[in-house]
Amino acid sequence: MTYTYKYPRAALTVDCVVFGLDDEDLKVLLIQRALEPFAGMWALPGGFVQVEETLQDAALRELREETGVTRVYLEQLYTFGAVDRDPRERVVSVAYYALVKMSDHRVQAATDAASAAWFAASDLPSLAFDHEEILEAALARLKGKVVYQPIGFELLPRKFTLTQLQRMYEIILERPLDKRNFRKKILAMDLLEELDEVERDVAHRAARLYRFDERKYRRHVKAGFNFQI
Amino acid sequence: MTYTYKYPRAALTVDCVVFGLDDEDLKVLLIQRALEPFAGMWALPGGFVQVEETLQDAALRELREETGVTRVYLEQLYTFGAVDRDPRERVVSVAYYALVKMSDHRVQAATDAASAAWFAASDLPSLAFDHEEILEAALARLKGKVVYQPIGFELLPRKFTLTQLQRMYEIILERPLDKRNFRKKILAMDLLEELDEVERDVAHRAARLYRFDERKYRRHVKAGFNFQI
DNA sequence: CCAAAAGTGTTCACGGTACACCCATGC
DNA sequence: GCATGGGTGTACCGTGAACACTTTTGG
Repeated sequence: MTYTYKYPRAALTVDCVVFGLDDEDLKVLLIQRALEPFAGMWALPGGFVQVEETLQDAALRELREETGVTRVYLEQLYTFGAVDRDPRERVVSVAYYALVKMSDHRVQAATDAASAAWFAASDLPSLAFDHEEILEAALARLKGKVVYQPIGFELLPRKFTLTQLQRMYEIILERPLDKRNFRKKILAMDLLEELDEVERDVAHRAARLYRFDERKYRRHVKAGFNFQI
Repeated sequence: MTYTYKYPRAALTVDCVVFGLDDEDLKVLLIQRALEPFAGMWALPGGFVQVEETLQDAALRELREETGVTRVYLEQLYTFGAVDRDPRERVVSVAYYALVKMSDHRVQAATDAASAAWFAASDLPSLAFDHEEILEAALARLKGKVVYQPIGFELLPRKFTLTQLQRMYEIILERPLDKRNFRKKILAMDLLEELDEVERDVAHRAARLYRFDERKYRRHVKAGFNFQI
């Protein structure tokens, strides 16, 4: 079965920049390509958009198929359309970025990916296609957006300490934050629910755990509140 | 001549939200469709991406062909991929928004547009396809971006008064600004070149003219400066 | 008791905001 | 001379930034 058109058509793909966080680094999930072109090279997970699925659905499907990642925050980033970005033929790619709670996910390679692995965003291998450019754009977007939208919580476990929260911002923004000022500010926003629970298994005083309260946030937004780190 | 593929492919288009400004309103440039579907309806200028041109080139070409608009600030907005957004078949559209100096341009309808005209952004006709959604997104982007990037100058003539500049922000942001504070702030940024020239043909004291100094702006950015209204 | 991180307040400087009158010009 | 917008300064307040010590806990 084939499909015929009057004019030539570009192929359409999605690519996903998946961010995760551990104690030291912002991480990016890459797959090792099993097929040509660029077989053996690291690349962003992604693939062809089917003709009866939305772009976002395609991105979620590819993530699931290639890495096993499912519950994520997903946002469209930019569409890359350089004429020669794919050596085979004209391919336009709609890039997304995703934020995942790394602690929740064990990634698994699948289908057309030889393997999937996390890399520190500050120490990446060279990538197939124009994926380095896409990654740059995703990093810039994340850095820009994390300070005025409460998306950073998507990278943390549901229950977290204020130190973990501060560390997340320090890692993403690549600058130190003042502990007392940070706590004052974040608590003054009244977005966190203080839990009756503390860290476990630490070799020092255990820190209080908090949870981001989405409903509170939405109520404050309606009242004109603006999140700001 | 036809083109045949193994899997069905979505068609790829670009659509442009073109913003202009006059004394009272933010304007949007629309075309009246000459062809089905939605013949006779108002729509965003746009059309199919050719297989050997970039997305931005396609946007510029369609703008030129359909409206005669040429020198513009153009930025990619978002890619719209709902499965049924075009009644004919699957069409994915990469939306751009443009800022033009309305005083410089006389728009002209052309090719497959029956006519082209400016509409106040606050009083638009209903639009073909999902173009109302695209326009919403463009307005939101413009409002969000104009306060932290000096893109508003693209809507004004090269030489402008501080009152015109303030008015532009008031119109886009839909809120009044304090005259003295606005002037203090904008002049303190040291981005404007004060010209030895004043308004002409006004029935009152003529205002000083200024010009945005792009080179100064770039130098300040390198030194860590952040534009902010 | 020692190591490690949790937790907590105050002071100061700066920038944002509010606000009203005189001036220049064209008709 | 009058109508119209051009142009200017000051006082107050709130927010951001700098900064160090005590407490708790596990080993």
